[in-house]
Amino acid sequence: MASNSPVRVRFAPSPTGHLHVGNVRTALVNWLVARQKNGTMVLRIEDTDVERSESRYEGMLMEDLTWLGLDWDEGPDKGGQYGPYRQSDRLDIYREHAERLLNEGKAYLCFCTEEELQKEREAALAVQGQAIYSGKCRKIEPEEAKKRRANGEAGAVRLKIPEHPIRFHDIVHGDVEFSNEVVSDPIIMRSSGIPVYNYVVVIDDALMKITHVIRGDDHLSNTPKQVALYEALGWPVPEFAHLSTILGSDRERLSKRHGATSIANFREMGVLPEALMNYLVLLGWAPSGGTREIFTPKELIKEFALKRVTPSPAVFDMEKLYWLNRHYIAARLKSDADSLINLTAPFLRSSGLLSPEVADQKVADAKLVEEREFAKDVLNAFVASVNTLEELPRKALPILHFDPVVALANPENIEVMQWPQSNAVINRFTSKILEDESARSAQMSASRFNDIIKEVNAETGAKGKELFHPIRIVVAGSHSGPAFDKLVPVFERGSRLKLPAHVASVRERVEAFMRARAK
RNA sequence: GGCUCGUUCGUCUAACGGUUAGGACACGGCCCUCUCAAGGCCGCGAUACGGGUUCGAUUCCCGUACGAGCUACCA
Repeated sequence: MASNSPVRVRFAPSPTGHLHVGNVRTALVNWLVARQKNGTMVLRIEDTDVERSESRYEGMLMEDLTWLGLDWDEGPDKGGQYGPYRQSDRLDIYREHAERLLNEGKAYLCFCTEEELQKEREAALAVQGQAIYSGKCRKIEPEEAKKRRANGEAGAVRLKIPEHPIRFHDIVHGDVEFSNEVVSDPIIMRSSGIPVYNYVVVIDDALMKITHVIRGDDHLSNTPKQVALYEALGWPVPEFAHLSTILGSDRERLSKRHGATSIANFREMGVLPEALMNYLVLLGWAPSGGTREIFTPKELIKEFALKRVTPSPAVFDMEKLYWLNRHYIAARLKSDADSLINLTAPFLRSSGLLSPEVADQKVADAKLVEEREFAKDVLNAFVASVNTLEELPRKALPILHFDPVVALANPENIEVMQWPQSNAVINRFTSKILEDESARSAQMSASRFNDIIKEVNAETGAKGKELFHPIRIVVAGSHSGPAFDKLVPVFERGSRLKLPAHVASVRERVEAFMRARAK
């Protein structure tokens, strides 16, 4: 393969549903190679399996790719000079090349019936332990075969496998060799006239001038047939790279029963695309040195090396994905809070912590601007304890919407309330809040709140947890949770907003607590 | 059954044939801290097994075991 010709890679999914992590990793690796080498990424839709393919899935799959941050240069939606990019639109091309192989004597017509083949297979299996086709129809004279076909006899087209071992180079596996003894003449066109997968990939990859075929290693065993096809067609054989399988924690091929496996699942959970991309690339690849783990997409394009991809299968580890996701959530909050708020909004909205009308886009409406600020406050207070954005309401709600009656009945809290200074602390604290002017209008600042705590400390002598825990129970219903300077803005802004699920202000919390205690 | 591929801490992985076998997640401990997280520091923990080749194998070769894929007129 000429190494200085421009790199062209392709991702060729079947439109049968949302993209799966395994497929997406293949797409990602192709994309990284394309972008790194300044090459071309082709998206081809393998929809010859009409039973399972649906055109609506095609859109879903493109959405999934786009969400992850991948793009392509040629494809059904973009066009390109090597189209069409849907296999269902290329049937004539496949037929044409099959005829050519027939005419050149590289392929032959096979009139064996299913039953005959079945019987033969069993016999061959019994004798030599291998189910290979006898090559019986190879002996039929081409002229006669054509005549039989013209007379309406249905025949499949078989490729002649050469009499020498088939070797090819694989970038991740090295040199691979298959004895020709074990690959029997494969059918490339069914008697129905529908081409077979192993044939169409070759035609498409060759005609689309694909230089590097990067795909899952479930195709490794099919590769010798394909190499034979390239040779029969007289076309250059591309570079191959077969990526290992992704397994579940039980070391079985990752599937739906392992939980979240489709891109849509991760998106719905609130996993950030950059986290998933980073995680996926780490499955089977590490940079030289092996100590760096965090890579932005840009860095990946620069650093990634196909040669360094491991051939062994990798177990998918959700915990590590969570770790990366936590990292990227925190990073986005710092660098691009706006976009993080957009991603978080749906989760808060579904728990009533944002109004339904809060759009993801920039809004001029003052109320909506405030709501976005509120979302940011919530993020600030709770990101540290969250693996995914989906968990945010689950973590925040127990504090934002606690019931003081329940809180007072909690054994752990009862214990805190029995500490010698708790009563004094609570009495001083609650009366100070009730007297405070800013608290009356839910405008209390975090620093004012902290000042009050200092005053309580000065007046009661309580400090540390004797001081903080009782106050926590009053305003948050629990002796643990985020720092007050992060919590107070959430309470105050939240209460001013009149959200579907009302968030009580500091003052409202104190009042509710006193009512509950009075009972 | 046959063929092909694969095998380093629980998991992801690093290591020109010479390292106290490194890093990360998870786990445990300590620090920070009003608490829970986060963060920082420390720790636990691996070359599947058996033979070669070599002065010296995680690394090269051969077997065994285990796992996976393919073995279709499926993709």
